[in-house]
Amino acid sequence: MSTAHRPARRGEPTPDHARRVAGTPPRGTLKDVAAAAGVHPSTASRSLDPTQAFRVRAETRERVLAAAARLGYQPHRLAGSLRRQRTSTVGVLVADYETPIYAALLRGISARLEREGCVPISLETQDRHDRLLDSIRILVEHRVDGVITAATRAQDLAALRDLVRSGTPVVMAVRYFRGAGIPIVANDDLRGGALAAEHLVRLGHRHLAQLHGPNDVEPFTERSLGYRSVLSRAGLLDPDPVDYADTPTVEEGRRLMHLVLQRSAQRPTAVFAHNDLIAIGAIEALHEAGLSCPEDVSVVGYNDMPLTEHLVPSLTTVRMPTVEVGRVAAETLLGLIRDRDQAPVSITLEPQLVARASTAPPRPRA
Amino acid sequence: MSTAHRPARRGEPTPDHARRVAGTPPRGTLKDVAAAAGVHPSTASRSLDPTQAFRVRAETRERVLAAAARLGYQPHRLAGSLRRQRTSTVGVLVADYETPIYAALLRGISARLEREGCVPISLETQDRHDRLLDSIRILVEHRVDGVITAATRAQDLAALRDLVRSGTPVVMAVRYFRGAGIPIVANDDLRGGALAAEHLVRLGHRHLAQLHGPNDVEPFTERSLGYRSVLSRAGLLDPDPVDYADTPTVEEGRRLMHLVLQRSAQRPTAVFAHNDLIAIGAIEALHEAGLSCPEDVSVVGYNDMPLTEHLVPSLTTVRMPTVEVGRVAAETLLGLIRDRDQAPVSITLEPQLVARASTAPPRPRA
DNA sequence: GTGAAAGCGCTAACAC
DNA sequence: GTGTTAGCGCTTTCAC
Repeated sequence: MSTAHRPARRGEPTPDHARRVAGTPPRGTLKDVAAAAGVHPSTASRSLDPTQAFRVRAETRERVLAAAARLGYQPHRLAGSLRRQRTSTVGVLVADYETPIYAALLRGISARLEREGCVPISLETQDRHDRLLDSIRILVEHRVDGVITAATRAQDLAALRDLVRSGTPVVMAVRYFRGAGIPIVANDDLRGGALAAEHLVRLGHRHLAQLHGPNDVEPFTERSLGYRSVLSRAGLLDPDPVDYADTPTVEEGRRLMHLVLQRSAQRPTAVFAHNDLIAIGAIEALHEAGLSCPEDVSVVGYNDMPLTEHLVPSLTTVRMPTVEVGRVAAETLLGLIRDRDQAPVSITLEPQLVARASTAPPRPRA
Repeated sequence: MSTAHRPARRGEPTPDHARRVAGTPPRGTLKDVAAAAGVHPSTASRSLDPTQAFRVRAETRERVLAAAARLGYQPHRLAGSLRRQRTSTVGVLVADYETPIYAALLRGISARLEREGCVPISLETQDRHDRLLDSIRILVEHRVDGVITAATRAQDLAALRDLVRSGTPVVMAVRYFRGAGIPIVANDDLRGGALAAEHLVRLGHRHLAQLHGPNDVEPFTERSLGYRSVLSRAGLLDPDPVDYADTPTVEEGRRLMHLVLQRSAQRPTAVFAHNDLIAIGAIEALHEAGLSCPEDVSVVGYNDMPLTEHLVPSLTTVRMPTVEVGRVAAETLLGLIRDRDQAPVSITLEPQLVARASTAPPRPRA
């Protein structure tokens, strides 16, 4: 492992005349291409930039393109970015890489950015304020053209507003806070909550309960509102949540379900869990209490995360179009990058109820 | 949404004397800091660089730091990177953001890089060769300091070798090909396959079958080898796989399990599925055939993906330390970036058997 | 249609 | 210990 094929390392002051090893990808500069084509670097630059190519004679351009291909030229984006004051990178803040909805979100974002020649730089905040602040600093140092945040918590809002004020466009995706003057792209949680409630009411349930996600996250609040509006229209009793989940996890779902079973004057025949993990915990709690789902209690989740259809019973849930949310968030951000003086919009996408085996009509009264 | 608070936009030729709005984060340059501290830019630079700070008098440095803090100075990494010929970015290639192991991998990678002030730029190849080539091009244009690939397929090897030859360190994580001269960090699939087999043999199973993942992916081949070595040591018959999964998915798992049930002279009492999704498909196929798991057939999966413990029956599986794989892959890459002339290593981490409810002793012979 | 020249913001020789 | 100078690789006026 020493010499022979070792190519010029990047980072060493590679002289332009350094011999290029056969098969070695590039690292020539624009100057090299220009020289090889017998033109000035600026002409080479114009030839390679589709938006400027029209300024150069077709024949000249051909020569440049040929030279570039021959040398295996690959532009140095950093240099271009520095000069252009625009990096074609976008920061993406997620709370947790392992949460499936963030994966889908990222896919949607990347898909849209790609068409623009942009790449996402994504950072995980682990839902910690200090990490979010660090992440923003890193993104600013990299001079990303904009930021999509799916990790926003109430205490983070000030920092995000500062970021906006400093001239960086920001979009909140999935997780949002209204009234912060920051554009929002999310699924319609009001509608999602309503869908869950309608489904249960239509099945004939009259005694329902909610397993409520963290109370300081607006999407959960909205799911609750949507759900409650349907119940009140149906003239049904709507007990206050016994408690709120600290975090939307299986453990918390189990805890909340046990609470509901203990505290309810009349046991509900159906529950709306604010996400799938809470729903899974709820079903486990039912089993622990000697009850079964859906026979004794129907359960609706939210998100339609992977494997929910393979659970027993397979989970009825509300599916949010997360990939699409990502795509639209990217689109919105790109618009904002082009024109910063747009009024902040709030875009919601339609969720969809996926009926599976965890919901059924209530058992006829004994 | 028009004037008032609108700050100097980045991208406009912001003159240094532009008025800074109160509360507005930074965008001053090093020159501004230097001027504010009454020193030369290079002194400011040294003061802010921990590795150079010792060259500057403590008092001067204080002044610079104070000025930087006052102005809310944030370095422009691109400029530094350009000059330094080193970007402190690392490319990460994954096949699919939605596969949980990639999420865990990314977390491990980020965690390690972070300590070095590096950020990952991750791209999704969707397991397509053309997308992998594009992704490599993008990473090269961004002059990442190195690349970690978890998306390698046989046909991609040439491109990766070119990348290495051009001077960019590359590490293969999770998915690997031996003998390509590229360092590998992965879990020990040989051992993982053996763990699965040992578990089943120890439970008393004598008739086993494999549900084999795609045959052109070495990790699956190795799982198979590890499994077979245990069987042969135990003196057990080891029928060839009925077929290989095209892709490691639930559907393919179902197909393979049905094939096994049809083709086997004697029905196996246990199967080793090369990943969890295949295992889930297998269990569903068993149900469809009127059999049950683990009573009629025990099933072992691989990966311990999220929710597998909440399936019914909860899945016995082999857990790979994916976060750790990511961390070590990053570590290895950083080493290679520091010193490119290291011999390619292959590091394997210990997997672990997680025994749950999908495996049990075979039913006594009728 | 092409070339000349300047400079994005930073760092690293080199001088003193 | 600090300043001077040059330049990373590119784009973009501005001339002609």
